[in-house]
Amino acid sequence: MPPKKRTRSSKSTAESGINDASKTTGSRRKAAGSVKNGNKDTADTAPEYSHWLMKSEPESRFENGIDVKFGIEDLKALPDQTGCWDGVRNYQARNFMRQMKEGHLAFFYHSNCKEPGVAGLMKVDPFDPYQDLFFFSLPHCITTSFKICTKGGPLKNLALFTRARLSVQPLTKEEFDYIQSLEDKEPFE
DNA sequence: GCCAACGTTGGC
DNA sequence: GCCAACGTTGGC
Repeated sequence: MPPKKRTRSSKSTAESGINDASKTTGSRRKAAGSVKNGNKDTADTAPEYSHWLMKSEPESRFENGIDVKFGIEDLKALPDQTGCWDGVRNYQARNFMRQMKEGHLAFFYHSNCKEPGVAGLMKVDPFDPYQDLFFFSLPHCITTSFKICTKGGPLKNLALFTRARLSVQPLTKEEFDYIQSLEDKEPFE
């Protein structure tokens, strides 16, 4: 689920996908915290991540009459190249977002599009208490987006492949470094 | 735009 | 707690 286009200056909390997951998808859905097994990975037991991969859709797609398009160019176009990341409904993805801290790095991943792949690198900005959301800024736009290889190698455990539908996922430092090293290389299979 | 794979819901 | 039905994702 991609973020909506919202700037830092907006104070609206009405659309927060993080807080209002039950609202955005109708009354049948329970709040995230009450989903069974939702708290399996508690802060006590789970490893602490500081690198992330965030999926978003760069091409227009309409969901209930709303265009969910939010590609890296859309983030670039916002004031200070900074925007919040809402619209995340999956409880596991939201739990990962809650583990994020200012200064963490996150790949901007283009999904459900012609050329899926890493399109840029974001920095996690301070949490906004007005919106109960983290913001993301774009310090580094990768020149050519690239695909992440799935076949074995250092990235074989990526949630991108093992849990394909998770829109916010953690990376180990090793995975992060490896993905970053791919930027300079040619596309590969 | 299709549709297989996956995640969630809720009745039992 | 199981699992069928349903909704969503995402590569093609």
